[in-house]
Amino acid sequence: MNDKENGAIPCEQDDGCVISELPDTETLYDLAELFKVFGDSTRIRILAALMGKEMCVYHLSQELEMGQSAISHQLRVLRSSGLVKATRNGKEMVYSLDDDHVKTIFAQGLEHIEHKKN
Amino acid sequence: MNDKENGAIPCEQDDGCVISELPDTETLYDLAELFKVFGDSTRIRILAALMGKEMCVYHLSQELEMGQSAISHQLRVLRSSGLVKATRNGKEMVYSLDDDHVKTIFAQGLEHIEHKKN
DNA sequence: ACAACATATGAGTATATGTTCATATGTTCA
DNA sequence: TGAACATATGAACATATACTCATATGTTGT
Repeated sequence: MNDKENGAIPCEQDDGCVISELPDTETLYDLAELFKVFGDSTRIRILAALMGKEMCVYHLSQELEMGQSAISHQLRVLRSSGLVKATRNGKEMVYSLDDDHVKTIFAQGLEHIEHKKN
Repeated sequence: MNDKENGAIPCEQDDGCVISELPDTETLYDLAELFKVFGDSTRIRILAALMGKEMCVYHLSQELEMGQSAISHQLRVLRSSGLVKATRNGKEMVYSLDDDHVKTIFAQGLEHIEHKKN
């Protein structure tokens, strides 16, 4: 029972398998890194707020009832992950979603939650 | 500039919007909690391993080259999130994915990463 | 250039979290 | 029942991380 089958891991599911090939370890680390960004309530709330409209830092900190600095710090994380982009409008920095996948990932997460409630 | 528009936040996107209605704050906390589970490399690797086949704890710890205890601890997290289920087979506990959303969320994350590489 | 405003950033701190070690629980077979 | 195996669990420790405070950077209008 000590056979070590490392290396390529074939996906054995034929139908309904969304992933044709299982990702290598390095990619999995990147994936974890990405989901870690989604895994914070402040950042999730920022993303949700930006889902409806683009917003500046000040309005975000108002809507989430948090300090400007905290929001700014988290926006930096979101930005460096490519989930959010910023454009300057005078003194303001206007943030908006930078990837349609954000919405899809969001939706799937919600479906999971709803699914588990029943 | 001190108007506080709390409460329901309508989604203003008409087309291509996967989320018909923006979730309330409580749901957003649940969402963050869910993604937090995905946001760890060990757990992601476990999920990836289970994507091809169901596996027992021992084999998982071999494939990930980690201690049995660490794997077991993380399996508990995955289990309590409803991402993974376990059935007993003799002395072994056999783990498998408990939700198709896992694959979809995975796939979306991968697409985001691929998209950002270009 | 200066004042007022908006955002970004670094240091410090408190908390959360993942791994290890030791041990408990549970199962099989003789 | 007892030994061997497989997994689960609790405590302890080290690391990661989110917020706050103070301050720097950047922009606009006078």
